[in-house]
Amino acid sequence: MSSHNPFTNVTALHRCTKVKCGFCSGLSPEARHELSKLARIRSYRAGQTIVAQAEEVHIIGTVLEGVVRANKTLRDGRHQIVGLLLPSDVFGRLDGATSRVSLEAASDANVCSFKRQPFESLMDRFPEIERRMLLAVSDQLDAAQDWMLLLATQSVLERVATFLLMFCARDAGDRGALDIPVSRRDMAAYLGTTVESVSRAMQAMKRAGILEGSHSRHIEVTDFRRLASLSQHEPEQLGIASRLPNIGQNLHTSR
Amino acid sequence: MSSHNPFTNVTALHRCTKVKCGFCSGLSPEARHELSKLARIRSYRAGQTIVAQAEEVHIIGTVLEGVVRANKTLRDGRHQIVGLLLPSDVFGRLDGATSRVSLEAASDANVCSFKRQPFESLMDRFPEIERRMLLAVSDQLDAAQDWMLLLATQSVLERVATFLLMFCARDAGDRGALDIPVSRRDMAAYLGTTVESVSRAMQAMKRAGILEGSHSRHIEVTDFRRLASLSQHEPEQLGIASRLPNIGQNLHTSR
DNA sequence: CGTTAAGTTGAGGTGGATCAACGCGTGTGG
DNA sequence: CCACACGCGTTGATCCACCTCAACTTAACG
Repeated sequence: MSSHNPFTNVTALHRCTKVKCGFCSGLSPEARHELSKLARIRSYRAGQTIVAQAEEVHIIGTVLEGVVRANKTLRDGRHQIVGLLLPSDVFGRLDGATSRVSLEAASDANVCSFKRQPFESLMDRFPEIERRMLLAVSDQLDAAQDWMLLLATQSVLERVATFLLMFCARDAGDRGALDIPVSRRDMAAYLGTTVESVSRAMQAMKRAGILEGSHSRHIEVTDFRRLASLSQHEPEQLGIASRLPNIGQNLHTSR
Repeated sequence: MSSHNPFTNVTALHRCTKVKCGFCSGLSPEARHELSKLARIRSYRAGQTIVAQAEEVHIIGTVLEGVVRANKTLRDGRHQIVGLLLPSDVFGRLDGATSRVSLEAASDANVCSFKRQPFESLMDRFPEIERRMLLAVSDQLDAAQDWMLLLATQSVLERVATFLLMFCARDAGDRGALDIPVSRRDMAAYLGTTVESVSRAMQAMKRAGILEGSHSRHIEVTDFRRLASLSQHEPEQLGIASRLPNIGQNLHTSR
C-alpha cells in the first residue's frame, strides 16, 4: 500500500502517532510521549523478514496492521511457525541476545518499532513500560504452552478447529463471517501439519455443516458450538474469552 | 526426606537463607534482604500439586531441589507437560490471574516461594527484581517455542535425543554419566509421545552404541556427537550453552 | 514372597505424511 | 488477446512412523 522502495524492507519511516498501539494504550501521558519520540513505523510486504533467526536483536516493536509470523528453523530445513503476531502484539528480545526466531511479514504489515537500547533505558525510567512487557511476554508464554498441548495431543481436525475458533473470537463478523488472514501454507506451518491435511480438514467441516464458503480465505462459521466442541480447548484458554460469552458448557464429546 | 505431614503439601516451612536461588543470585544486598523476608521454603513429595490448573495464583516461586512439571490438561483428559522446572527456574503468574498450567512435583522437591502480593509490591520497589522476572519469562518463552518446533516436526528418536542432550549439558558427569530426573511417563508426556515409544527409542540408541546403561534412570552417553547430530537442534538453542563449551561445530549431518 | 508400579518387547491398525495430478486465478510476455 | 507459466488450493492413492493393546520382565516394598 502506497509506494515503496523494493530494495529495502522499509516502505515508510516516520513517527508513530497512534495511541492505541500495543504499548501505548493505557500508559501514562509522559511515558507515551517519550515512547512516541522513539517510535518509527515501518511497512513490510508479505514475505519480507523483519528480524532473522540468530541475528542480534536491535528493535522492539508492536504490530499495527497485518500479520507477522515467528518462525523457527531446524538445521535440516524443517521449520515451524511458533507464533502469529496480530495487531497490538509485541515482539523483540530485551537483553542484547540474538533472536531465536525469525520474524517475517505473513501479509503486508505495518509495525511500530523502537531501537532496543533507547527503549531499554526508557524501561528503566518508566517501570510501567517494563510491566507491560512482562505481561506481554507472559501472555505469549501462555499461548506457546497452549500450542504445545495442541501440537502434541490433538488431531489435525481439532487443530484446525482451534485455529478457526481463535480468529472467530477475535474478529468474526456478525453472521460468523471470517477472513483467514494467512495462507494455507502458513496455517499448516503453524498447526504443525501439511497444506493437504489442512485442506482435507476444512472440507470435512464444510461437509459436516460447520463451515460454508467457496473462497479459501473467506469462510462462514455456521455451527459455532460444534466448532468449539471439536477444539476441546477451554475458550478462555485461547485468549478468545472476550467475545461470545458462555460457549463453555456446551461441549461434551467423547474422543 | 525427613519426616513430613502426609496431610498437607508442606513438609517444611521456614525462612529461605539460600543466596544462590533463582531470584537471589545477582541481586543487590538490599533486594536480597527484602526478598528473604518474604521467602518460605516448602517441600513437596513426588506427585503433589503445587498450583492447580485454573486456580488463582497466589505464590511466585523458584525451584531449589528436584523437578517440577508444568502440566496442561484438555477437557477430555489428554494432557501434556509444557515445561520441566529445574533448580533455579522460576514459576508463577504476575497479575492475579488463574494459572493456566498445573504445577506438580515430578520428584520430591523443595521450592522457595513468595506470596504474590507482597512480591509484586517488592517488584515495584526494586526494578531489578522485575527485570529478573522479565528475563526468566523470556527464557521460558524461548524454551516453549523450541519445544513447539520439536513437537511439531521431529521424530520420536530425535525428540528423545534432544531431551537427553539437554540434561547431558546441564549435569552430565565426566564420563557422560547421566541421571534422568524424571520417570518414563513424564518423559513421554513432555516429549508428546508414549512410554513405549520412548523405550524403543532409548533401546535403539543403546543398540547403535550411543548410550549404555542397564538401569532405566541412569545412563551413560558414549557417543555425544551422534546424539547431538540426531537432535538437529542448535546446542545454544537448548539452553545448554552454559556447559560443555564447544560442542557446537561438531554436528553436521544431512537428514 | 506376593503385590503393584515401572519399564520393555511384540504384533497389528491407522492417522496423516508423501507423492502426484489437477483446477483455478493471476501475472507476463509475445 | 491468447499462450504459458506459476503459485495456491484441492483431491486421490500409497506408505510408514507411531499409537494401541497385550504380554512379559524387572524393580521396589511391605
